[in-house]
Amino acid sequence: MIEQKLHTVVEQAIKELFQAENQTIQFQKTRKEFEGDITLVVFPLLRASKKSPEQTADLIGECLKENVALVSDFNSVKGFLNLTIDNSYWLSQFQSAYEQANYGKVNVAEDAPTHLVEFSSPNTNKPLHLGHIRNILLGNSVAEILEASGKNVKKVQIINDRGIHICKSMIAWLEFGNNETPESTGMKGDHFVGKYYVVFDKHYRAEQEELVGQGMRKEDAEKEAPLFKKAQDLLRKWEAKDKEVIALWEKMNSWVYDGFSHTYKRMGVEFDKNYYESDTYLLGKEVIEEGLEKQTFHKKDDGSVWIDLTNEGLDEKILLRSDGTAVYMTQDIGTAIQRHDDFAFSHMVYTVGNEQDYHFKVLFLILDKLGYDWAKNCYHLSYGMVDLPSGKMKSREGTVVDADDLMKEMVDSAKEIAQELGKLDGMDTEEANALYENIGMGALKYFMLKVDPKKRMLFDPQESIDFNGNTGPFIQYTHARIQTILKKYNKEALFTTENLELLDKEKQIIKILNDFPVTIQEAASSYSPALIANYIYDLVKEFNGFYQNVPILIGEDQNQMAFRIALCELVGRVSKTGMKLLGVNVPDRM
RNA sequence: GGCUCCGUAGUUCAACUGGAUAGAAUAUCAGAUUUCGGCUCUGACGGUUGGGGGUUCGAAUCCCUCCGGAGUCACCA
Repeated sequence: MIEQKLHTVVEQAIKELFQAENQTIQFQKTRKEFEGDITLVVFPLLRASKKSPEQTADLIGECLKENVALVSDFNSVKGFLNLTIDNSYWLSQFQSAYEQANYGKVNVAEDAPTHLVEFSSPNTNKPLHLGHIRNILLGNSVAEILEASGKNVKKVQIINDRGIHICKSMIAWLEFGNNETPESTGMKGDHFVGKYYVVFDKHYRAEQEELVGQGMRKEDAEKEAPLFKKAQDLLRKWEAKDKEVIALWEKMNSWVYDGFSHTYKRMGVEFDKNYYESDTYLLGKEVIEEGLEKQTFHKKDDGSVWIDLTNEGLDEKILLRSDGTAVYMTQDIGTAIQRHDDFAFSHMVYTVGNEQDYHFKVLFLILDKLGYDWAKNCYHLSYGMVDLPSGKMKSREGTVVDADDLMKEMVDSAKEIAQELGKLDGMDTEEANALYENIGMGALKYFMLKVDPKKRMLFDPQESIDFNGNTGPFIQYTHARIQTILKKYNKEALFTTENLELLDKEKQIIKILNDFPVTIQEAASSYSPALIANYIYDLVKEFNGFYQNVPILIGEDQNQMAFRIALCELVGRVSKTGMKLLGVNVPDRM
């Protein structure tokens, strides 16, 4: 807002002073150690001004101070023109923000474009793990942020419910399961099925070793092991729609979904639509025909279909096997088109790990070549692996951290810490448990989301739940303290900005509050919850400095007190909406 | 080997996408409360931004090169 205003004013000033137009006018926030609020970088203007940086800055500054009421002062340091914006501006900004119920968010209009966000997309043969947690939290948060930025958002996932992996669990259950069920064992459904996947692996490897012991080559043993053949046989029967096999498949998948739904619920995640690979794995074949007609694709002698991307610096990619069956890419093309038919989206986001960077590059390129204009609006929200202090997760070494276990661990330690601090006297058990849940999950979510999605990260459970530092609980605590102040004041904060003295700390807070709407938009356009997380942290950190040094509920001046209360309230509200965008609840008491 | 991504205080992360003396947290040390939750706040210490070269008024950011790490290159998903 103010930058736009200043932009035109500076443009005029340059025209008058140096008779130049179309100059690059670059603003940035004034760094803390300098006097001022907004800074104009004058280096790009030197060619036009034909003067030294200092002279150029001074000339423009003088001109602005004289002609623009909002610019109350200026100073220049080595080519940086620091402008001080009048307090009345900041106060009016604050007041209008304070009066908005959903400050920072943009309401979703009827005709707002639809953004599809895909995330989670699990396999149904094992429970979710730490990697899924990052995926789910990211996807869900990006969806929330997009919505807050005014987009119509639909959350979807594709469930990988068919294929050799689930057949392995099935065969293991048939052979070694003795008809036990999640109910009979008291196990969570996804863990139950995952157990049989491990059982399969164990016996399968034993069989391989035996065959190798009999003198078979290792590669052959992998294919010849009876269990493996049985699993393959099951897959063939599934594809032939064998009734018994389908029934078993449905039963085991339903156990898994049961388990997943608990995990999702605890994470606070829901989907608008689930896609199932068993429905979509044949999609995309017709499109291949189209592509062949358009000569986007070509057929080799053996009947397989390929696309040549060497002109784009990529390689050749197969789209249909010689036996006419589809590959992963084919499916993804078909599913994307299906989704566009379903939702008529303008944008689509795929939350998938960065090991598939190449795959999505190719997918989007193919969709573009096939002439789908929405292809350029598809985005691969690519994220890095999550490491642990103990090292890398490896399924083979059994160091995979289970999602449910981790969440429980987080909530348990939240409970432990909270009880140790003993500030919850008089809180009933139900409320206390809800609180531990919010703290534990908040710690986990905040820590995972504060890191740039693209980067590989290290998750340290201990550090994440620390009540100090850049953590979820620290922000929650600040919010809770604000609520007690508001409760003590216990009336509407009515204030006027006239003759209101504004402390430097207060102005700093207002400036940060003022950035909230922009930050949401930036987070949306760059698909980065980390921007929101770091923003909230900056805000509460600044607020804590104010809280520590400025008495809020003490003083003669009622108007000033009301203003400070209002300031507290808005900081509370902004941190609450901001944390909500990360999927984190902030309690009123902790 | 080809391609892609990454390398920033001891450690975990920032840096408004090319701008000022590279910032926080943590750890360590030293301080602060007649106050609204000390689960707080204020300092100090800590850096040749992996090395070298280049472009630019200006580089953690762009280009080249080397070193180190990760991913990916299946008629797997």
